[in-house]
Amino acid sequence: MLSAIMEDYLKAIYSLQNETDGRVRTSVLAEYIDVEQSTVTSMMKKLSERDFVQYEPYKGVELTDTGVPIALEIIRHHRLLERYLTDHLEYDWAEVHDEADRLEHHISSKFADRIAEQLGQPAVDPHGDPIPTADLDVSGAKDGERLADHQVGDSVQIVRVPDTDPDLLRYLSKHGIHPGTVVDVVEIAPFGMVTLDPDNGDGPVALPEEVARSISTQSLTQSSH
Amino acid sequence: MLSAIMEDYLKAIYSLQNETDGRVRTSVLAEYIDVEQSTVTSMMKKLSERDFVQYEPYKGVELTDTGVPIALEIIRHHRLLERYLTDHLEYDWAEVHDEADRLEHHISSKFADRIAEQLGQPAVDPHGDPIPTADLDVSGAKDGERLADHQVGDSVQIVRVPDTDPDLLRYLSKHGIHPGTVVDVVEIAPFGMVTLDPDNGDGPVALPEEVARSISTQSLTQSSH
DNA sequence: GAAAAGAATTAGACATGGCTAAATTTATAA
DNA sequence: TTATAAATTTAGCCATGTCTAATTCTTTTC
Repeated sequence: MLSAIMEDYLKAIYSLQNETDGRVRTSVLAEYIDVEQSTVTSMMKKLSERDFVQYEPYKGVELTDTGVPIALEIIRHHRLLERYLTDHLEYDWAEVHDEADRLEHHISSKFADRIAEQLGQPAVDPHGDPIPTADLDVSGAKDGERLADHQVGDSVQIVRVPDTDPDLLRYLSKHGIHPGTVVDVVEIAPFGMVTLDPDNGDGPVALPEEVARSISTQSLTQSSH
Repeated sequence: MLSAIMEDYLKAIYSLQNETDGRVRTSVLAEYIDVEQSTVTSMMKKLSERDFVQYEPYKGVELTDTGVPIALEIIRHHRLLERYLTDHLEYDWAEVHDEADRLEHHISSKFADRIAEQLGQPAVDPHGDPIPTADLDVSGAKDGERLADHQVGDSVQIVRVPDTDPDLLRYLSKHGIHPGTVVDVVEIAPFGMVTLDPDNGDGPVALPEEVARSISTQSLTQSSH
């Protein structure tokens, strides 16, 4: 029906669309998937011919109503697999991404539904990313504030961390930071460094501001902006 | 490293080599994989260039010492997945083959080892086919007598059934025949029909001789030949 | 608002894994 | 043993997904 590569493009467009709100530009997609822009252009032609995307030359691309559920299905597969690998097969959360990225294209919906059942229909994956339901509902996926948005003194709960950088994940894990961890923001240095104090007694953790911007949080005190 | 398609060729050569003992002919491989002979020829050139097979034009092909472990690894993946799908994800044994046939190329060795651990290092898959160990040992894989070799009156235990025909598997399952089932051979009709009486009280089951030849057995009485 | 810079597309090439049709080698039979 | 049949390989084409280089839009900037 659809090649694994085409599925990857649809998944990428979906993610970028949700980040940037609106049409996704060729250059952004090329960077994200790590191919040349010309490769993206020719793929967009194929995908729009088959009505998975609405593509306007020089203007960018967005998913059609046909494309969205396909992207969501792949994302569901990916996140269920990540959950399964950590919970049932004793994988470390830093190593699940690559395995899931391959398998997501090859498991059947039945396989996905069965592991969802085994896991008790989990709502999020090990990095805190919401798992679309079997009927591809993602209404619970509000993506609010970021760690970088807070002030010194705020107490916040970690909600999501990015899943693609194993080194970062190992670092966070070593310092006891996971979705659910409550941390105090103890310092925000002017040169772009945020220091946290997790409530697990492991001592303070410093993060570059760029990383702090990629971590989603939930305020526990009122001073967030 | 090696494409899923190339892996399929190596797996096919391994299986055919074990059935026919010796070089595998182009035509046989083409039939097995379901491509044209010319396609096989060109693939054999590529595989022999990379030293996975020893290929002699017009004479056939066989796996090299480099090719064998790759084939065994894929077979290990396939059979572990089949076992996993039936035992842990409630698949019917008639539907595991296709899912395993896709996934076998995409799971890592780590994934395979983890599910093997979960399953308690099983020796055979749901159809009775032996699962190579993690160090690719298949010494337990003696393939002895077939159901078609027996005489009326023999009592035999089913050891392996072919895994590729879902209809046959559903039929056997419906009549309570699995690896391990003990059956009496009650009739061998001259027009090629074998009738069995399983020890589960479900009444007699008739099988075409061709099917009976594809089922491996273990004698419980002495009259087999 | 014209020129320069930046983005995006087109043109043309390559590798993979298929196919059909033609040529060649091997096997079989008269 | 020679002609015919069968099996196999070669030649040449196609689709997919990628690349580089050249061209054509768009957007800035002066």
